Amino acid sequence: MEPVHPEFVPDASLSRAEMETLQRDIAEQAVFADDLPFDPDTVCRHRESGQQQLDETGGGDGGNPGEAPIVLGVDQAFLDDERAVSALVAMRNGEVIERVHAVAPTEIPYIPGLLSFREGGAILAGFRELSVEPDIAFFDGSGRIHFREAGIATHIGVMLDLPSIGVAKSLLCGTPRSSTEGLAEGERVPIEADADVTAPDGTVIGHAVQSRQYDSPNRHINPLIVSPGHRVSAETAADLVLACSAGYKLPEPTRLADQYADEAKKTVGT
DNA sequence: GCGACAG
DNA sequence: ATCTTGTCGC
Repeated sequence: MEPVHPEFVPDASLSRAEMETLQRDIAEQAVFADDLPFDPDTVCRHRESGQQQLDETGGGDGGNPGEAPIVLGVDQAFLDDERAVSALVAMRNGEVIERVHAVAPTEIPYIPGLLSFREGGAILAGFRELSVEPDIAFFDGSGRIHFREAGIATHIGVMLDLPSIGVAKSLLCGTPRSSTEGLAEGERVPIEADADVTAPDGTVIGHAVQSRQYDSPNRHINPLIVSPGHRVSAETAADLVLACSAGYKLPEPTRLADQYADEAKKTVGT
């Protein structure tokens, strides 16, 4: 698929100030409320068994009528300091229906807050290779949990006008409403905007989500940090990540994209 | 100047 | 993200 908003294509040649201005413009266009082309409850409830569900009706307006929604996992790996590989894995009803990958220059180093300008090129190249129409995409990193409410999931989601969610392993900014330690599997803690975020203080910009947890004493797993990218609410984003989890910390689309990115990295060679 | 910071 | 074997604890 191609960008619906070419003016938001991440341009690594912009100055830092211009990048930040672009992010504010993107955040203005972002929709942090549910506007999905499918019913969130129809996304396959994965579950440890790895067993799939039979699809019933599965669709709202717009998307893939009569079938369960297509959930896309997107993740990047690096061949070296100047080339990124983006891997995209599309799933429906818990099964992979397409996998594509693409390589593109990174152009700029990693700078907290500007991740989409480093990895965006590879991601866009990956989307050009994709033939199916995803209903929603999971990105590695933040969405609204970002200084200017425009993390990589929001940036790419708005540019493509594709519902999106950010799935990160650690917190970029914002403040958990309560302790995120000792959560049981399935539990979540709201992450609120603070002085570091453009949203009004106290705005719920995402959640710490315990997608997996050991049942015993010493030894625990840290929660995922989930935030809305575009056209999804913070609550539904967390619901969908849990629905797509299958016994691992990362939701299946993300876990498989992660795995595929490493595989592609070795295949592409140097 | 110091701190803090997705991947 | 990436460099990497064993190892501690489910």
